[in-house]
Amino acid sequence: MRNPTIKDVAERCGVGIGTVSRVLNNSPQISEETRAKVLKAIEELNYVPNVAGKRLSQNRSYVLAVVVPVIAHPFFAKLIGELELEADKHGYSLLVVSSQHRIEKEKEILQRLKEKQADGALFVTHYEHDESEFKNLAIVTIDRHLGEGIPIVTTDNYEATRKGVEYLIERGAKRISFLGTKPSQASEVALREKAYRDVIREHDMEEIVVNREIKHGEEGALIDELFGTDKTIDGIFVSGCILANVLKKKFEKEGCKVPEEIQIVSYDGEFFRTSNKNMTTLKQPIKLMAEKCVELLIKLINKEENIPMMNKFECQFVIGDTTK
Amino acid sequence: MRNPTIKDVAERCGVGIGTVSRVLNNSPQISEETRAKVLKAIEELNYVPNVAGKRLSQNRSYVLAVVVPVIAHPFFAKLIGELELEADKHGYSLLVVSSQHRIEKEKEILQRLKEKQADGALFVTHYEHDESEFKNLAIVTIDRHLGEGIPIVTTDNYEATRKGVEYLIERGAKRISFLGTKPSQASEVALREKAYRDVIREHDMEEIVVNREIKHGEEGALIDELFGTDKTIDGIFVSGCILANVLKKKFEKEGCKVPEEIQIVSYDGEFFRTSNKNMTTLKQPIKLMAEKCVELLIKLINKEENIPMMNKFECQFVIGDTTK
DNA sequence: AATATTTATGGAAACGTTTCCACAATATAA
DNA sequence: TTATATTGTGGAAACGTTTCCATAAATATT
Repeated sequence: MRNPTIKDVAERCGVGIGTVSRVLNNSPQISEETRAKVLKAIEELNYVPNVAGKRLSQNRSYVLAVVVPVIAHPFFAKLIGELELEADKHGYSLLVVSSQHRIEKEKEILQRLKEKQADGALFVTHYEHDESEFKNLAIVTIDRHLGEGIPIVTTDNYEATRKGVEYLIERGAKRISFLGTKPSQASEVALREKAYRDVIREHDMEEIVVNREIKHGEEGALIDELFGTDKTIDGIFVSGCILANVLKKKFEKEGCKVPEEIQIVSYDGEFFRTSNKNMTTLKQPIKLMAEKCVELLIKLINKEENIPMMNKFECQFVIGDTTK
Repeated sequence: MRNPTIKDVAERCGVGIGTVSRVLNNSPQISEETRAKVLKAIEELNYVPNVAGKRLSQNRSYVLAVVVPVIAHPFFAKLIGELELEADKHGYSLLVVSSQHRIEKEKEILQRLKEKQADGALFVTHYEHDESEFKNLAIVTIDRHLGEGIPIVTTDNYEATRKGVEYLIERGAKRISFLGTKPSQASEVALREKAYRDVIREHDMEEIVVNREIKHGEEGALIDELFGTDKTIDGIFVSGCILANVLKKKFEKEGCKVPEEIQIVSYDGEFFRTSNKNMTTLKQPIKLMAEKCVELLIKLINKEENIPMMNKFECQFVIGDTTK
């Protein structure tokens, strides 16, 4: 049995379909009398508007998409959670897509945008895309420069890292290394290594950097590489939460004393804090960032003017138990 | 400038719109010659089909929804990740919604289903709903009986818990308690307490149960309650990953020796395993469960017959470092 | 050669909205 | 009283697909 449509409602209460539509959309120019009549018919028929029709006629889906490499990851899961709340506040639903670190899947997602499956998308990506692929699409990114006219939401990577490395020095670390998974040149995250190098140089210390692209799950190899090089490190700045935790686990297992023998400061290290030791960390304000992403996307969708292209948030420096 | 439509493509290569549609949908009864001609025009015009039209005419959205209490939670995030992969395999997108433990939001989501925003939904809910609310909707649940005709995907809660408690006994625990956050009566999770009680009774031991409904974040209070009661407990069966980790953290902080003084077995305790001590755990096969959920949803959407209502998966018993 | 079947195609109708234009009824101004 | 706004309403057209029916052309069957 067919679901009732706007036409059924109109017939039922003897008004035109335009009138029903206006009632549904809270148009002001409707007499109270008519409104009541229409609402009654809607109630009686158990009418529910069908979004497919709405979307077609308005050329809007009221859906935002978010594209992340993987979903089951503490940072991304938190981000998705905040995005959903914020999107919902603005009347949008959230479509979640994982690229699985595969560029073809990222391209597929662009296709979906063109098909109008979503009105806009937050792209958290690592790959190079041709700028023309994004033409006329409402896209926002996190940490990455994707192209002209694509706003970026990020943190004060340079300043925050400086703060972290300086803190290690302040707490007495003498040989401090940088541990990361190399981001693309277009990523704001690349500033972390630069900040580290700058601080170390300013203090005439030795730069010890292990910053290499790896696959998910290969973090251990990176850490081995670091300690293969040098056994006398007494401070580590870690760039990224997964890496931070693999590192921490390794230390706990091998009995290396943190913070007595090695101190650690990490970007994004606030996750897994249900463990016994909290990481000293530069915490990204994920909620604020998510709010900004949604705000920017909606502005782009509405073709507003003067949308800010660089949206930088300050990290919170949280002192935990991995520094003296 | 308007996006090209199927009509533009048709005109461009001098065929009918039906023909273009058939090419797009890989209909077999199209001559190679025509197909080539149409594909060429699609290419030249940079034509991308618009899903809104498709959805309207087919009355299908090719979207599945998943409703969880919160997104940033290890179990749910993992579940969402697996669902997305599986949905994608079948040509569906995944809409993610969080109910925030609020029943009104769950109702809103039912509304969205009726609006055809999604073709079906996986409901991971705690609330009682009137069975009629689900009428004619393609809905699947995890762990919960929601009503007649709504398939449930779950694990062998009873058998798995028995195994866990029996293992504690086998490893020498004498005073074993059950710690959980009380599920609704309609939840399969309720069988865990039953299994615990059965095993304890069979061994003529004392039943020590703290199983109470709490808000997210109040896990500590529950644990205090347990130890307020009794200081001589030497084994705990924990039902749920968040609880397991709060407990573990507490023990680590307070210097209580695990497993020497207290042994722990947990349902869902495999998360946060990047910490130094792995939990002895009954691990739910989330990937298999997600696959089954998608399979069931698609069957429901296609109105297949003989859809299995109870879909029970076996947990994997993983021995970690929290038992002797 | 006549007829029946198969294959390929065109295009109208349908899907359920919104929106625009037209118009009637009423209120306001002259 | 007449002219002019204002308000509320009806309904056609448009949005971009799919699908069904009709039909033409090609092929097979008698």
